Amino acid sequence: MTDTRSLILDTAARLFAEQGYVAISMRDVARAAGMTQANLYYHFRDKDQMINDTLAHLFASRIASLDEVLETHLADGDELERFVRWMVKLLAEDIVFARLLHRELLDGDAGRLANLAQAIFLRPFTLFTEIVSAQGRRSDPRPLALSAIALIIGQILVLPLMPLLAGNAYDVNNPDPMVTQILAMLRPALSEQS
Amino acid sequence: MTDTRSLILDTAARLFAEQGYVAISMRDVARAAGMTQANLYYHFRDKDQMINDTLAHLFASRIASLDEVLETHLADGDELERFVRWMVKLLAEDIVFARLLHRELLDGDAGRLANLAQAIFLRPFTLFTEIVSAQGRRSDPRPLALSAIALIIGQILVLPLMPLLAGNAYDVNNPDPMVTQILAMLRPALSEQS
DNA sequence: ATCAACTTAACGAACGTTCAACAAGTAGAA
DNA sequence: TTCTACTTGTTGAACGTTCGTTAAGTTGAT
Repeated sequence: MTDTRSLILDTAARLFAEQGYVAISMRDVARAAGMTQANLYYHFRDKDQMINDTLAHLFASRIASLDEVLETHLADGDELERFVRWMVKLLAEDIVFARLLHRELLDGDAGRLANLAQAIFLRPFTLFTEIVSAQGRRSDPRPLALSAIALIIGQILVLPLMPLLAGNAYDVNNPDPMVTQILAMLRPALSEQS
Repeated sequence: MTDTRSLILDTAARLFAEQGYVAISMRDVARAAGMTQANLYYHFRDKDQMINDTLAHLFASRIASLDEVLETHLADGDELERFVRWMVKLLAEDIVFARLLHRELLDGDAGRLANLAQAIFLRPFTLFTEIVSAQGRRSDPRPLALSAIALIIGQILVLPLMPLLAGNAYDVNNPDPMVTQILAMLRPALSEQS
């Protein structure tokens, strides 16, 4: 059954996100998925293959939600806000996705990083450069686009520090304050002419 | 010798930064430090203790450089630029520090995160809130301070994506363009009244 | 002769991986 | 329709290796 394969991939994604690829053994994945470790080798050549397939599976499913954003791309009002809200929600609500993304940024080899850039970041990056250019900025929009992505990813990464530093944390279930804060930084930078 | 202890800690920091705590065995550390794995247990109770001591050792030495920045705190010109440049240089030039910092943000338990916040982030965070407040802003400076830290950390984290997306990468040995880019985002946000 | 620093050698547990076996289904020939 | 051959998905048991850790012994300086 292709059912079993998906079950394994979802289980592995959850465990890998929590503890990392090295800390999670094939036995861990098998136990959490309710089967024997030997069966994993029926569905995947080895652990590396399983990791790669897990990432491909997860990233493909998550990036699909960007299509909905892109469909209404030129339609109504504030593209910037819609884009930021989509990306913040994606990262804040889907902790498995966010953590595996960070793990890849930290430990992915050149090939996996290239996949990541192409599968996940290329379209948001392009979208943002278009938004920036549409504001009438003359200079290269790409550093600003990367900064925007960096700001959003950074916000998610330092999230556990918030209650320790600022006293109050953002509510994961309500991304609005974080979106507002990020927009408050992006908008002035956008309208600056250089 | 206390020499050996430092050698172990520096070696462990390098290896842990590259591959992570789980992927690096006591044998790996011992071999790289030129001794037997058993000798590690003369200097550290177990692997967990060695990890904790490694982090404490590294973070203590790195945060010390902030003192130099703080000494000239109120002296001359642009505090914001000096602070950003210090933090970017710290993260961009010291890849071991930067990577272990990210690993802790990703995998550190509550206790280690509390240590991290206190040892590394509290003073830069406080410093930045003071800088923000000195600009005459009325609103809570803490979200902006956290965003600034998030922006800098995020920039470092997405650095390997730059050649894949923007075509050109920042030069690690010359942090000026990144500092300029970050300041270009921070300054307008700073002068905004909310 | 003592003690701090280090090595040699081993322990049991956990690791990734393999392989023969097996249950359940499917298809074709009788 | 029943027997046979074959495929698919899964298990139980084991393999060799590496893991963290420890006990006992060695070395060299004081």
